[in-house]
Amino acid sequence: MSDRTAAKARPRDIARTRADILAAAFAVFAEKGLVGAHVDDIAALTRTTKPTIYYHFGSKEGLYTAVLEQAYGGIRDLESTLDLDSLTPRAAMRRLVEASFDYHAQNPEWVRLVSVENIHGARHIAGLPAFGRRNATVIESLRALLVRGVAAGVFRPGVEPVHLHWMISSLCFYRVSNRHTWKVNFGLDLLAVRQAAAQRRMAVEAVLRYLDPRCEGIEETT
Amino acid sequence: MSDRTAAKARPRDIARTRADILAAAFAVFAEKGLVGAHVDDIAALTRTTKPTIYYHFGSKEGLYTAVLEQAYGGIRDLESTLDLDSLTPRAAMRRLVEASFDYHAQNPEWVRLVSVENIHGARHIAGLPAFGRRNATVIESLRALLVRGVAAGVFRPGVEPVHLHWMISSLCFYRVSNRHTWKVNFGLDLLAVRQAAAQRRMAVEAVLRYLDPRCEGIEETT
DNA sequence: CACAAAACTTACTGACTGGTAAGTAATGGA
DNA sequence: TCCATTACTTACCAGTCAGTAAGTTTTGTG
Repeated sequence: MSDRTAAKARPRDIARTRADILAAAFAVFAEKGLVGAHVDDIAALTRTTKPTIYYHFGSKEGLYTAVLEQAYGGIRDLESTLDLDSLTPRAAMRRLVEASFDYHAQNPEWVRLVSVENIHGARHIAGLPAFGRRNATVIESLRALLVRGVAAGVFRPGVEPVHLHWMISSLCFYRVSNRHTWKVNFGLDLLAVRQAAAQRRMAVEAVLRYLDPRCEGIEETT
Repeated sequence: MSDRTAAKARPRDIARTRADILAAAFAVFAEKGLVGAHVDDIAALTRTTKPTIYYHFGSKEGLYTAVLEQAYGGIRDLESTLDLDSLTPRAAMRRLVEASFDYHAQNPEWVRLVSVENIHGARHIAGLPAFGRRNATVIESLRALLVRGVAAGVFRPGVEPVHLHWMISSLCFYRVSNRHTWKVNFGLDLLAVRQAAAQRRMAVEAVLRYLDPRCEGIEETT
């Protein structure tokens, strides 16, 4: 038993402490929101104490901002793992939608955090250096995929990548962010496995149909 | 000048007082959230004082719940004004999507309020008597419309009304609820008129294409 | 008009909570 | 091994904010 949990072996591990605090803060901020979350609650979930949090993150908002920055890392990395270039355009699009759908479904805390940040006008992530540009790479790979599909004749031309991303994100985000009011209003748990499977198929189908050149002209008819 | 604004004429008008408080509370809760909003802030926007708020609504959460109940009245009434039966199924569907789209776009405070309520697990609207059933009428008129379209051969069969409603709501809600993080992440103001027009068209088109029987079988191909 | 109930106001309070002062323990470099 | 710096703790405070006690004005009713 040379190295154990390293909890007692290394009582002062700054990376561990910060990660510990961030994990607790992530959970509490996602559950209670920025104002509803109390620093004492976060500290209680931590191996350390409140002043240590202030020592590392300066303020409650500083901690919240750090949580956001880390949380956004997840989806940013998502798209790079998909290897879309090795697939046909339609298969790649399907994988992209499914991956986005699954990520949202599996990370409801992240979805909640983004909702919270929107309530606050996105003022915290706005200050993060080059935050916007980093996220915009998703749009570029979508654009490449669209171009490839148009060239292959399986996607219609003229679709804005950023608008398609909006459409996909809508279908992935809303069902997670609004599942509680949906449960009350329609008695339907959008995250239940049965619903999820149907909605996943719907999302893929809606996107593929929207892009399909063979459906052209449909919207004109009465 | 027999009856003026009735503000000075009738210093104690209970309906007026309640409406006054509800309007102020709606604005503050939508802007700051349940915890971030302070009863003192709400009272300051009112012709009356804080204890009067407690007199009428009992507690902060009571006030918040009353605001939610009133706010949900808007969309509930929406669908009844559309007169979908007088239109062809496709035209009716288009009008339904456009009306929902416009309602969300024109009522961002309502969208924020629903987001807030979701952060809190929809626990406040859950207690409202028969709240869920009242909202479910939207699903029924969607079902009727789908049946009519299938009979006319312009919609494919087998589409669940509640799932279609989810799809429409997603496209209408997300762009309003998440516009701030989108602005930061993609430099795009989803509510700007230029974007809005394109997205409105997209939403309609996506729904109509999803329902169109002529696109059948597309999702199977690679 | 009388008077009880309803609709308010002024003036508080007490718990909570973000933040800190002041001091202690570990760490790493000379 | 000394010591400056970093990492952390205990004990505390001051402002905030939901909620109220106690009293005043209005209103509807007999």
